[in-house]
Amino acid sequence: MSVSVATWNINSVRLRLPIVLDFLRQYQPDVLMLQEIKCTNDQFPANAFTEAGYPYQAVHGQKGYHGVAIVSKFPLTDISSKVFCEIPDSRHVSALLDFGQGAVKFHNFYIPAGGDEPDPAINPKFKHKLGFLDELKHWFATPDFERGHLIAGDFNIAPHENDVWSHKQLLKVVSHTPVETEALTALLEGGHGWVDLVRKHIPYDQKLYSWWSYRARDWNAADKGRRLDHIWATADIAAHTTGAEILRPARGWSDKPSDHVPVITRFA
DNA sequence: ATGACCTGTCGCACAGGA
Repeated sequence: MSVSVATWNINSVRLRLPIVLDFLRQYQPDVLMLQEIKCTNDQFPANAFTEAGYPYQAVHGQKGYHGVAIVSKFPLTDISSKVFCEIPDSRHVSALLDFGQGAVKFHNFYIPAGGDEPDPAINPKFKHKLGFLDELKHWFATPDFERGHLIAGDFNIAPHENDVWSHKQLLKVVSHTPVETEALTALLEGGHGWVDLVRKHIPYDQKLYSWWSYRARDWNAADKGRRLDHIWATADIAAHTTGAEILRPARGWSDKPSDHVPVITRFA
């Protein structure tokens, strides 16, 4: 049996429903985690996903902004979401997925972007981002996270110098400042430890991006990307991966693409 | 200059994204 898991910041699931359905038809992931669905639970296009073969859904939306969802070919149980920093944005949803050979807890995160100014003293959005990471660090250190978890989503941090187009030019740009990259690396390596499933298969000496700004005249030619979207797992789960892929061509799908592309991992 | 955009909202400008 082989299983694949994908994550994609879709930047409005209603606007981009046609390309999401194209992606599901073409790549057939068993689980897809979406961020920035930008709709309430009632507005989520549940029937379209059911008809596409994804009847099991965990949706945690809100009006206008943010919002996360998991759609799956396999039944989801124990669906819940957690509030971070006492700010009730829809930035997390989790569900237990039983493949018949053991259950895996899936977590879908939309970590705060952090605004423009990388200084928590003057920018409450950046303070929120650092606080969110700090709460994650404590949560992930609890005994439950020793094994059996997979986390994915838009982490809004490109941790390694080859996760951005220019390490030097982005050192003061939110998403690649040392305080952020060090916090994310501490999260990866701290607690019980996580495995970055994409970097397990695509080495750190290769430039790798999952997001390109809408502002560039030609995103492909300029290629000023960042790897903001991630899939991590506990060691017991990570041991079963067979490959990982970032779907760069999706940045050019349709005349209204998301600024993020899908990230996919495959398991034996 | 990264570089001048994209989304949803009780819209006709704004917040939030990154």
